Amino acid sequence: MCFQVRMTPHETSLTLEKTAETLRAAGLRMTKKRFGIIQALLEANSPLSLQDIQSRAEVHTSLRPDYATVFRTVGAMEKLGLVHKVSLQRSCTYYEISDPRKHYDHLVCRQCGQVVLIDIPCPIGEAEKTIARQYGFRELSHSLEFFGLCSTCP
Amino acid sequence: MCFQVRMTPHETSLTLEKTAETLRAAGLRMTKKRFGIIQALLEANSPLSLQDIQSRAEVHTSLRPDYATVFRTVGAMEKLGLVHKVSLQRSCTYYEISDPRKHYDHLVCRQCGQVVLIDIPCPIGEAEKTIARQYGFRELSHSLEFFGLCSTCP
DNA sequence: ATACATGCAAACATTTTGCTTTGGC
DNA sequence: GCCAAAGCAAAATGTTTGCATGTAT
Repeated sequence: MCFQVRMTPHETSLTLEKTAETLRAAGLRMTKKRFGIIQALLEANSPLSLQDIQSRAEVHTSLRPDYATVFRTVGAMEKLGLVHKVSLQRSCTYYEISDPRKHYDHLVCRQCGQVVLIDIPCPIGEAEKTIARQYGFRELSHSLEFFGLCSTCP
Repeated sequence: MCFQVRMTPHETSLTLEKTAETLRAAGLRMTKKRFGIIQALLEANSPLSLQDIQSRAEVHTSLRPDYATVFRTVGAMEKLGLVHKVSLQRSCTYYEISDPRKHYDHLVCRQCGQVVLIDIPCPIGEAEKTIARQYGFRELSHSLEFFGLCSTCP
């Protein structure tokens, strides 16, 4: 059972066209099902489980993609760097569109599950470079989640 | 299949006694199996899966706790704040002892799986307070993982 | 002696795969 | 028409639970 994620606004600057273009460039075909999946991801305000994506894709295209289709499509998109996993420390994995111009740090309420995207100047950017140098790692990325209790929860 | 985690040194300052004390104070009984589980966690240099804990507990006590026992014991310890989950973005959950005096940020090689514990002054501490104020959240904690390619991987 | 802890095995949830059919190009 | 994508259903994996038995207190 996947926890239902509540949302907080966040505008999207990646377009359906651009994303589709990347997929095509990689030799993947654009289908109605994939359009729905991509739209679901583009319009999400917080990370989505595969089930979430499946339901929302249906809203967009009136076609419900099979769960395996969502799984494979999202997997392919992940390989292309178009989406990334987000760990909300729950029983299933969540995904989010990767817009290279943005940061994806989250603030999660331990009580109600609300997820807030913290799209502020990243406090990590500098540390990341230092760490890369210090430990000899390359191509660093990070995943940062804050957990706490939101103002409306006890 | 749980990915095998390689390790990097990290001294432990929590003791078996102290941990056992906390468990007893919570009304839990100290058994040989639990000693092994706690020792496995205390001596780990990086996050352990439940299977890892099971195997290492056996090394310590010559008694192999059942997987369900490890599951329940670690779960109980988590509720008491003695351990916490670590998301290495793999198929299973990893756990780590929670020493309140330490930070638990990790650096993970995407290629070989090596996990390095970055036990340096936390780059987040300040941001955490700001975020708490700004979003009205309380009791914040965070989980920070860096992913990259280590010096020995292509 | 009494509860709590354990082991065993089954139930569950989620992820992943194989294979046939459908549909984009 | 060809080959990738989708659907269906089964397998695989990891997590969680129920219950009878063992054991710390």
